[in-house]
Amino acid sequence: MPAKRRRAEKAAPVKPSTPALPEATFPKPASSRAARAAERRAAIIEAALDEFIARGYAATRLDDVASRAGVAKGTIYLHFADKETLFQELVRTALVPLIGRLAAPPPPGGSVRAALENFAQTFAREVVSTRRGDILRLIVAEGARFPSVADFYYREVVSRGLAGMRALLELGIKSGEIRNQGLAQFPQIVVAPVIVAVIWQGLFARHAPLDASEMFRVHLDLIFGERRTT
Amino acid sequence: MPAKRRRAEKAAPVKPSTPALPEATFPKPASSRAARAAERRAAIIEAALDEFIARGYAATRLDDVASRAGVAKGTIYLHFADKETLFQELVRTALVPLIGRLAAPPPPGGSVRAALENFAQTFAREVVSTRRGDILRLIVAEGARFPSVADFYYREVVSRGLAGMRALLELGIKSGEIRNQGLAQFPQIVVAPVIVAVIWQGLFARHAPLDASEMFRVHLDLIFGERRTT
DNA sequence: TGACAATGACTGACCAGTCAGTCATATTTA
DNA sequence: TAAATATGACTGACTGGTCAGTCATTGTCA
Repeated sequence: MPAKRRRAEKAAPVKPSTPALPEATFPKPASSRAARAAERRAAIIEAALDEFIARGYAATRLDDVASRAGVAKGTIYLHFADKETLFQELVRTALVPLIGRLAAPPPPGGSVRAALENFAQTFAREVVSTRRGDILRLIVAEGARFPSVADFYYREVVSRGLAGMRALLELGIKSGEIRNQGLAQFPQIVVAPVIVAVIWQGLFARHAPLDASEMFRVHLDLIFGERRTT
Repeated sequence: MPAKRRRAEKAAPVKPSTPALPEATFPKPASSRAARAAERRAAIIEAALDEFIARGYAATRLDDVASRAGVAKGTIYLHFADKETLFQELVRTALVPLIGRLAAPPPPGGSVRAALENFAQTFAREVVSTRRGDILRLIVAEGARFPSVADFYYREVVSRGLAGMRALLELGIKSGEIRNQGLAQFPQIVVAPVIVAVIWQGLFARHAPLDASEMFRVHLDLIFGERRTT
């Protein structure tokens, strides 16, 4: 028996997320060189993200990334020093929009519960079961092996997000909306069901679908006291 | 620049968990052949677990597993069909003791809170920051790529654990200890901080140590109402 | 036309899986 | 019981496919 292929699916298609960029059809009118270079870089990152999510870091082949991005392998090396750098920059890039949001919305004046409810539903809609959830899973899966990625994620996302959450919780405690004094010390508790929902989606959704939105609601009931009709 | 080594650490030591089995020094008096074979199989699984935890599935070399187990590579193939089978059987083996525990302790008669407190502290002590936590992280990291592993874990651990937790919660609701009716529908909420603690330990412990035990306590206060001195 | 971007064939390290041969142990025979 | 023979667990050098990274060549702008 000849050597078996090295991974379960040799090159299973991997759902394409972006339909190969419409303008890839006639690449001429794309503005300047610099602009086209940026486009290619973006295409590579996009393709690499899909592959890394589907196969994990070690099992991802740059040949596949290249062909998915519609680019030759050498081109990848014009934009990134090596596979590891590509991975790191990709995570950074993927997190930038998320980081923007984190600093943004302090409670506008409404109740803390309303703010958290908004937060939870936004998560249920835009993270669990979406590309953003995939990215989170990717970081959880590979973070331990890429300290720089874990560092970055902690610094730019986790610590900021938790700080914001803590501020919100302290507000709720001060105003009397939240009973439990200790909660401000562990904002992780508030976020935990979100993390679990994301992981569940990745591992067990096929066995037992989880209504994340409803779970978040129950959890908020736990934090703020009895149910109320939203 | 010559080809870079394929992974960050070529063969970084990886802390040995078992001190190379004392009897490996003079292998003679080991009982029967069958017994020695079983020992070797166990040694391979042990070594493979360490390597898979440290490097992930794809980046683990069976050569390393073999030398860590004190065995030739071919020997691995006498016990396991291939790398993937080794991985799957290893996860199964690692989970067996955990599965045993799950069925075991229904509330003896004490309060539901006491049962959950016991559960939480047991977890804080024996899972977060231990080999068991590593295994959980391994499953989270690789599960998506190994449906059979995710299936097994769901069937044998998750669904049973959650069922037990649900029963406990229903007991608490019936007795009045737990206010929130919806909790029984989402036992995941109760377990969520445990999962988060395990992941945190793997990714961020060096940046910001997390007092899992205390976090669990706060969370239980949330579920049962105000604090009480344990 | 000159400079820069892109290509993809190529290299060499790497590693899963194989297999002919060894030897400790078990079994049979004298 | 002791020698002779059979067994099969174990070994590790080897094979062949794989893939990160390179670079001479080709294409394309300004």
